Amino acid sequence: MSPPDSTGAQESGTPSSEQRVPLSRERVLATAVAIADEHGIEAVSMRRLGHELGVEAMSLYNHVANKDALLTGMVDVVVEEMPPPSEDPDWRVALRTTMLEARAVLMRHQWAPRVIGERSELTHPIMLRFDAAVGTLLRAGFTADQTHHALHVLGSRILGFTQELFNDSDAMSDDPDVVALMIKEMSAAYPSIGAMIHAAQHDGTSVLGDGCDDQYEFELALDLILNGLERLRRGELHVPH
Amino acid sequence: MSPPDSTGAQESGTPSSEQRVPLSRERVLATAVAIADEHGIEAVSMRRLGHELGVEAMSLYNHVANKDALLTGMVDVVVEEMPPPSEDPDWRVALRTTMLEARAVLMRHQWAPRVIGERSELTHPIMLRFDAAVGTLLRAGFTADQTHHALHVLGSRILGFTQELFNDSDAMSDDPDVVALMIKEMSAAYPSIGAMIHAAQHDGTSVLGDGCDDQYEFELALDLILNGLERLRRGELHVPH
DNA sequence: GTTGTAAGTGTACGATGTAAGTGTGTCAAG
DNA sequence: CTTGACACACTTACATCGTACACTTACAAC
Repeated sequence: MSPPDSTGAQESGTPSSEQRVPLSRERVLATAVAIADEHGIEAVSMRRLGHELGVEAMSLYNHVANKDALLTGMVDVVVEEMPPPSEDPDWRVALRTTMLEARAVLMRHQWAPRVIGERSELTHPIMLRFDAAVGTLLRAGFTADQTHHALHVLGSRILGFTQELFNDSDAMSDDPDVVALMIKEMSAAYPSIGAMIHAAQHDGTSVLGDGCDDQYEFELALDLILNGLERLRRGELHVPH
Repeated sequence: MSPPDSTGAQESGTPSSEQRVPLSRERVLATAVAIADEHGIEAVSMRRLGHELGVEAMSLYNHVANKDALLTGMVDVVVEEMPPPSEDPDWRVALRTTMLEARAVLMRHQWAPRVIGERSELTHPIMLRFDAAVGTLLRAGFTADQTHHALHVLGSRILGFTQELFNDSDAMSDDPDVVALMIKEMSAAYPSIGAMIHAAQHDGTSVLGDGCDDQYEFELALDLILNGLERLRRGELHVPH
């Protein structure tokens, strides 16, 4: 048919028969994020995304397995925009600044919390941030159990927004060998999380040993908050920084 | 063509030409909730819902404006399953039991938190529960501002799960007359929330006067939690109940 | 009866994600 | 240079979704 007229919809307005910028996973994800930022996440359809890239919808599947993978990838792009976790020696300052910096990034991508929440896929970049938080807590002297509780209380705040995470069952296997292997793999990728689990395993009194009891965690977080509110009422709540 | 064979897909297995149970908003919502409970929220399509009711998809639109209204209605069904808010004289006990009872209901409808979260529509049944919480806090001696903060800290926990609510702008008008009218209407439907706003308006130092600063609220909640975690670490955290 | 209204049906349209098959451009091996 | 392979874009097609619109039917009021 007609020559590469199909490049007409390219986003760069450069004039003539410039060879098209090649598609790539990065370019696909970045464009998807841009669309979501500007027009909301529901505007991100495969066809529209393709159009924005000067390409047919189906071409995207050469770089992204399917729409789900696209969304996961978009979330990772956002998470990796966040500055690395603070290493302030004061654990409260460290967590506080990390979370506020995460939040600042999310303010530029308001769709992200919803997407993360709808499909609790714990990707590598996300796990890295949780691992950093666990490390901070352990180093601050929290026990493994306390660290685990803290994780639940903080929830997705660690990523800069507020939502229950881990809500679906942990799919914990019963086979101790399988568990041991999982812990080993986990420890390799996420040393602090590994340390937390390891410590909990060797403490007979640990709650963590039996997987986690969501109900218990919810109540603990609730009581912690109610306690804090009581202190707020009495004017006793004082904060660092 | 053939006689009312179309009633064959009815859910009641009663044999012969029994006249069909008439459709109704209640029956539609209840069936939708049942489908979501059993097969997940994504299984709730208009066609499937119709099929389950022995009816064509389009018939549903006689009882529900559109799919969005269907989802909102489903959430309300769930919220109204929750027992009425506790009136325990101890505010902490009151809020605690209310929220735990709410959570117990949500455990039967795991799709509900996501649906509520995706589309922060504050329907009447939901507002009633917030109003009850505000009443509890005001009666306990919280100032209007403190109550407002507490609302943000608790967030959707009041409905039994954890998530930031009110995230999109409050669409606060600048016209004082419009504001006054809105407050009046609000007060009529939700007396405690009205009282909170009223009190805040007549206190020059109130933060609430200028609409709410989400960033400030996030930080306050964060500090409250970090404070609580520090007490957890020191073993100082003791809870009521 | 007639007639008005409420509720269920049937068909159709546009949007979506994506499976499957068809070019086509680039590049290394012969 | 030719040739084959492979990566990548295109085209077509389908199932599923929400829902607009036009119709039929059932029944109550007159």
